[in-house]
Amino acid sequence: MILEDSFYQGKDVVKIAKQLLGKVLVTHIGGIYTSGMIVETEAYAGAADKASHAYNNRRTARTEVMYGKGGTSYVYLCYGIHHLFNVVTNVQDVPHAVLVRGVEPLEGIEHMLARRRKEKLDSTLTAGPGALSMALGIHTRHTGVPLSGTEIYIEDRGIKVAAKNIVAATRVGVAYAAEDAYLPYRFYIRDNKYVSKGKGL
DNA sequence: CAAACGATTTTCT
DNA sequence: GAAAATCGTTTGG
Repeated sequence: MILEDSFYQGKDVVKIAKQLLGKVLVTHIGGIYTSGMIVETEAYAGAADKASHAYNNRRTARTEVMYGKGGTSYVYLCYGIHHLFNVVTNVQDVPHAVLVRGVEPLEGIEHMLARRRKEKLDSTLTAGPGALSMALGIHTRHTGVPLSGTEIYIEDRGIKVAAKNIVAATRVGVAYAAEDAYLPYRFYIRDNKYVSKGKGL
């Protein structure tokens, strides 16, 4: 089943980040259907989190979408090259989000290979936030689209991830966030090949 | 209006 | 292991 708004609008972004592991991210963009199981996420806790773009309730045109209700997408261009896909959570005016850092390819693998200009399936196809966005066809133009719509959505296919196989770690690439860089806000499925190689602290 | 800077990935040494 | 690639957003003059 497709996750409904109520799933995203829970108050605890860290819990939602954990619950997204094992769910299936589906895109239907440009007439091409691709999907992958989420294996790695990071929580960004809005106003209280120095690593978040919305730290201290900073509002800019770019971050405005995070202040909307949970269940929409926030796609951010990083380093001028990489499109990073986030899920907006919580209710209106609370700018929480979950970054999807890794998925395991399920359907449309040939299309993902074409988008990534690769010949063979390997763990680099969708491991890492920039890589999976390119593979799934996610672009900054998709920022603000509802996850209950037709272009991008997340399904629960009944995949269960045992608590002992969920690893908590520090987030990647957020050293600038000072003490908040040490928060255990990164979650991934133990021993999965499609978890990014990025290092925490 | 100009300048600096990334929630990264790839490539070259 | 180190460095480049590359551009929208944000900040400062």
